[in-house]
Amino acid sequence: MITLTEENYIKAIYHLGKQGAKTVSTNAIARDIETKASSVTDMVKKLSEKGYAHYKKYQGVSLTTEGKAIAINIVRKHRLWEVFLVEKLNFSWDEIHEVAEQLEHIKSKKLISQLDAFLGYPTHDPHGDPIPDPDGKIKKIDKILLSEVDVAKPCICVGVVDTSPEFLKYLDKHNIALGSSFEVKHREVFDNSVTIAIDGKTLVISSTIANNLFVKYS
Amino acid sequence: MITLTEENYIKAIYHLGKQGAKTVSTNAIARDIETKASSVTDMVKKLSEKGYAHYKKYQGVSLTTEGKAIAINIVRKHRLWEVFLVEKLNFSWDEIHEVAEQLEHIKSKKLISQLDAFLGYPTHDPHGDPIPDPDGKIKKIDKILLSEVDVAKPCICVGVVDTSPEFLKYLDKHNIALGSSFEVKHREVFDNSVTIAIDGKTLVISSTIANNLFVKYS
DNA sequence: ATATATTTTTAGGTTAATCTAAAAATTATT
DNA sequence: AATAATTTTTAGATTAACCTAAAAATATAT
Repeated sequence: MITLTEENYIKAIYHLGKQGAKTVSTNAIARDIETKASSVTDMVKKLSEKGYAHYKKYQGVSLTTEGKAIAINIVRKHRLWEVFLVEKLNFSWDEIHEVAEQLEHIKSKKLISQLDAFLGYPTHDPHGDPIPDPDGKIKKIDKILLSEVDVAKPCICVGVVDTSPEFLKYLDKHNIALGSSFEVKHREVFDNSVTIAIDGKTLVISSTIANNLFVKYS
Repeated sequence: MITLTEENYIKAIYHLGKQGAKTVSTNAIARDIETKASSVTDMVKKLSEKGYAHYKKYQGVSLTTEGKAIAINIVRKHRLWEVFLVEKLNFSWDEIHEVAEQLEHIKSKKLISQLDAFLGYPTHDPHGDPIPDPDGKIKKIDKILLSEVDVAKPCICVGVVDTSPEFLKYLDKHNIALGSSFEVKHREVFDNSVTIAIDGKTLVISSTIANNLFVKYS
């Protein structure tokens, strides 16, 4: 049996592992999970003994095949619940994270397969992130950061990097949602801000924001 | 903050408390929760310190107003999730209990109020038990055990006592569900079994079964 | 009402997950 | 390459929830 805490560590290692190097540091996990490095060392030893992680002292951690499968399954559950909350229970995309964090730990294979069917087998969550299939396959979509798109090419918003309520509320305020179409009119070389045309209006977007918005050309 | 374990003890005290005396014994809780009496003593002290229970050594436990409110809220969540599982995810009534046991601990006021609305404000769960309203009010329905109904008076099945998969599967097998109409044709004085007419057929039901089925006259 | 049985509590330990503080290893700097 | 800074690990405690075994209180039976 796998505990809730173990699941949370596995999830953290998974997420940290795919944004960079192939081995995750103790401190990075501690920061992510809001715990102390010494606690991480303990848990990481345990995960290693249980066969969920590869670990050698001072060498960082990575997930085994089994550990990765567990992580992906948690991600699948998390994202399916997020779709449920938005589509069926009228949550807005900035409210779903903490509830999904709880729901993702519910253990029932049937629950998830039925939920998936009930939602019509969605492929992406409300932030544009892909939902792993029951076998753990994740469909990658080609998406680029808004900070990198070419000027004058029309594009569509397909995802976000940061999913904090603050950022998502900013997007809501400016009527930017998944599927919104716009076009970059100008990129300011000095600060990397971009001016976009959306809904007939123009809007200046800071590089910070532009680095957190995924788009694809339409 | 209230822990998952505390919630489970509060729930047990609540359920045991309403089927009998006004004070619940340590052993009864231990039996219900599948733990040792000494563990119960520890936890019950803690619940008392936290203001959720009344407790005096050797005198049994009961819930405070606050404790009872917590218990009723868990019951509300449990039963709403059961409705969701049956109505939306096509679970059968013998499969829902263990999943609802997990879902009932999810903490989010909005989640439950939205779920309630999404389900159309149901008043009863799939076993016929009433769903407490958001303020903790529970509507009592008049129901009698099948073992006590008068012969020759038509009635409708409105609930079950035992909710174990074994019992519910027995009912499914004989086509007895909530809302089924039937009539007691005969009661055998020797063993208290009853012969009922249902769907045009007659069926002999043991007193054990009859003691676990709630009906009302129609 | 006294002895016996049962229930409940206490005392003392265990395990999982955390922590602080100090030691060890690694990485960075001069 | 030696020293300084940082990261990681170890050692030793703490807390919540559990356990066993023995003691204390209550309930039952003769």
